[in-house]
Amino acid sequence: MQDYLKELNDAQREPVIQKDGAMIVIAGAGSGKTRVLTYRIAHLMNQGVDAFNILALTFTNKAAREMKNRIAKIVGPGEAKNLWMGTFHSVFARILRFEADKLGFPSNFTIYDTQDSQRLVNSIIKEMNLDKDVYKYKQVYSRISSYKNNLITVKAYRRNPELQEADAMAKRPRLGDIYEEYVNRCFKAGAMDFDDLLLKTNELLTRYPDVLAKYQHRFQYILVDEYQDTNHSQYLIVRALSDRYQNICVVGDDAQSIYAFRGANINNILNFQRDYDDVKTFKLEQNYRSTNNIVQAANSVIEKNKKRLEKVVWTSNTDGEKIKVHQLINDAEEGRFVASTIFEQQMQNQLDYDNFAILYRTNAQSRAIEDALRKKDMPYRIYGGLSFYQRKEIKDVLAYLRLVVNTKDEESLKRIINFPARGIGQTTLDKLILAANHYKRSIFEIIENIDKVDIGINRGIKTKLVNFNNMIKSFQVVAEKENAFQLADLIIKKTALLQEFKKDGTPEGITRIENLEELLNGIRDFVEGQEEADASGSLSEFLEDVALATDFDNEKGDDNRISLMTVHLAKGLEFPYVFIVGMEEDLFPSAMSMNTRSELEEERRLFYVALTRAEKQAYITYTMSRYRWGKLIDAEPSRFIDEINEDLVELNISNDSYRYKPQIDADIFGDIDKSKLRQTKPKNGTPPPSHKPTEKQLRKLRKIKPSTKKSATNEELLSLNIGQTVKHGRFGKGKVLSISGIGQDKKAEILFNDSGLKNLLLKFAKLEIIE
DNA sequence: GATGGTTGGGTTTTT
DNA sequence: CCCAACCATC
Repeated sequence: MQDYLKELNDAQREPVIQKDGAMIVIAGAGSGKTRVLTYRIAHLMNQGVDAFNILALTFTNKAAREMKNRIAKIVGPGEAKNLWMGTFHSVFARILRFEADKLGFPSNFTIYDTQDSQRLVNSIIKEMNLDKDVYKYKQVYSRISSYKNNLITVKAYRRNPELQEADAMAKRPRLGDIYEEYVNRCFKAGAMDFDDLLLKTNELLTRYPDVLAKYQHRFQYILVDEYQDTNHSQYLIVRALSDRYQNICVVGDDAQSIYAFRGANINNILNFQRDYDDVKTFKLEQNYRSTNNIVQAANSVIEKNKKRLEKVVWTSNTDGEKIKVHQLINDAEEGRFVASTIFEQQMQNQLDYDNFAILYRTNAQSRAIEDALRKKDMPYRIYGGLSFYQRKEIKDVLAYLRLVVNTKDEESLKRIINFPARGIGQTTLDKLILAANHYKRSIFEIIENIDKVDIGINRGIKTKLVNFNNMIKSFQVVAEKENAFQLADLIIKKTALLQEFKKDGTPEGITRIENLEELLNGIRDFVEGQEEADASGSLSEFLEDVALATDFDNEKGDDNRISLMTVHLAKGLEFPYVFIVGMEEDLFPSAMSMNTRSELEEERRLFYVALTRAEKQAYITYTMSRYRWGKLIDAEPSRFIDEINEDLVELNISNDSYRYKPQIDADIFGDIDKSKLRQTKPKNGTPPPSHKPTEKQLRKLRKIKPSTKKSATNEELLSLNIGQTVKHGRFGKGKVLSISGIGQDKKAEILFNDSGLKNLLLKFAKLEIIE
C-alpha cells in the first residue's frame, strides 16, 4: 500500500510524511518536486484526509491533471476526483462564480483577456479625450494591472499620494480616473479581468468572514507549487485560507523565479519562514534530470546572482557531453543549423522527435526556426505565442457566444456588432456608447430599447440594430434548449462567418476556416466530455475553460514532434535535447531588462531555467546578425555564455562562418529557397558586417579539439548496396536490408545483430563498411 | 456614414 | 511584422 514511499529518496520522503503544520520545500531544478507533491497528497489521503479538504494550486491546469492521474493510481480514481487542483486563476474563478452575487457580479460573469482589457482602456482614453501619445493604452493597462496585483484598489490609490505623484510625474495625472472608469466599466459589463480573479477573491475573503471561514474549513491542507512565482495578491489568498489550520506546504525554487514582470514577488518565498509559526524547511538538492555537466554549468551561471537562498544542486549522473555553443551567421542559418542538428541526432540515435525542444526568449524568434523545420518536413508544435483561442476568427465566434451568455459584455459586443459587416459603423457605435454611459445601462440595453430612446440615428440604422437584437435574442432561445456545440454551429451559419472568410480565398482565409472547424470540434468534445462526467456542460463553463486555458491544456495526446516555446513556458518541463537559441545581448538578456541589477538577475534565472530543462545535451546558439522588424541588426553573443564555467563549454565557431556563405547545407536537401537567397544577399554590394571573435572567444576556440572521424566517407556510404555488412558506433554490426531515397537523402534499413532494425540516413550515419 | 486601402508606430516574458 | 488609426471613396 505504501510502496510509493520507497520510490523516494530520504530528502524527498521527509516532506511527504510530514503531515501537519507549515512547511516549505526548496526544490532545486530536476530534484523531483512534482513527485514530492504528488506523493504528499496521496499520502495525506492514505492517512485519512478527505480529498475534499485538500487544495493544490499548480502552475498549469495540465500539471494539475497529470498529478491527479498519478494520485488516482495510488489512492484510486474515485477518491482523487474530489481533489481541488488547478491554477490560482481557474480555482478561484470557480469559487467566484459560486459567490458572485456577494460582490454584485452575475455568476456567469465574463472573463476579459488581455486584449479585451486593453481595448477597453483604449476606448476609455478616447472617451476622456486624453492625448493618446501620453496615455498609451498598453502602458496604462499594465499600470492598472500592477495596482491590482498589489491589491491597490481605486480607493487605495486615491488614498496614496505617492502613487498619484508618481503617475503625475510621468505626465499621467488622470491615471486614477482611467483606473476608476475601467473598474466601473468592467463591473457594468459583468466582466472580470485576469487580475480581478485574484483581487476579487481577496475582496470576497476580506469582506465576508463567513465565506472565509467556510473555505478555511474546507481547505484544511493547502499545497502551492511554484511558490516563487506567486504575486502579492496570490500570497494574501494563500495566507488567508491557510490561517486557520496552518497546514500549508509550499514548494518552489528561488533560482527559478521568472515572473517578476507580472508581479511575482520573490520575497514570498524568501520570507516564508517569517509568515507562519514553526516552519519546517526541506531542501531537495539532488538533481535526477540532467547530466553533471549541465548541472554544473547551470550552477556556475546562477552563482553570479546575489539574491539567493543557500542551496547546492548536485547530481550523481554521468558528466555527459559539454554544453555546445554554436555561432551562426544570421537567424535563418540558426534555424537551419538547429533543424539539421536535430535531424542528424534523430537519425543517428533513432530518437523520436519529442526528445527535442527549441527554446527562445521571445515568441517572434519562432518564425525563422519554423521555416527551417518546415522545409525539412520535420514535425513540430509551437506552444504559446498567439494561442488558438486568441486568433481573430476564433475570438469572433467566442464573442458571439460570450454575448449570448452575458449581453452586458461590452468588448464582445463591440467586436461583433459589425462583423460580418451589417452597416453599423463607428459613428453609430460611438452614439450607443455615449447613450449607454449616459443612462448607466449596457450598450445592449440601449439597442434593445432603441425605439424608446433618441440617440440621433436614422430609421435605416435603427432597423439594422433591431435586426441585430433579434438575432442575438434568437441565439439565446437556442442556447436555452440546445448545447454549446449546436449553438456555435448555428451562429457560424447564421452570421455567415464562414462565407466571410471564404471569400478572400487566400491561404490565411483557408486556415481560418480550418480553425473554425477545429473550434467546433473542440466545443463538441467539451460537450461530450461534460455529458460523460454528468456535468452541467453549460456554455459559460466552456467559455471559462477557454479563457483560462494555457496552451498545454489542449495537448493532443500521442504527438511525436519537436517542441518550440519560450523559456518562460518551458518552466517545469524537461527534454533530453534542448536548443537555446538567440543567446545574444539585447535579446537574452533582453534589452528591456538591463537597467537594474534585479532585472538582470531575473534574466539570469531565466537562462538557468532554460539550461536545466536539458537532460542529456544542451545546445546554445547565437547569431552575428538577425532580422528584427524586417531590418538586419548586428548581434553580439550574450554575456551569459561567458558566465558558464568555460571547462563545461564546447565553443564551435566555424571559420567558414566568417566568410559570407549562405545556404551551407541547403544543397544537401536539394531545396534552395531562392526568395530567401535574394533576401540575404547583401544589397548594393555592401559586404555583410564582419565579426571578429573577442579575445575570450579566441582563447576558447583554441581549445577545441579537431574532430576525429574514422567512419566511411560520404561517397562510399552513398554507394552502399543491399547485402553489405557495416558497423555502427552504437548499434554494432549489421546488414543492409534495403536502400531508399536518392542522393543525399539516401537512407538504409539496417538489421543490426544486437540492436535490431534501424533506418539510418546515410549522410549522417557514421558507418564503417566491413564488407 | 460605412467601407476598404494605406500608413505609421511599436514589439519581452503570461494567467 | 502586426495592429490601430487615418484617409479617400462610395
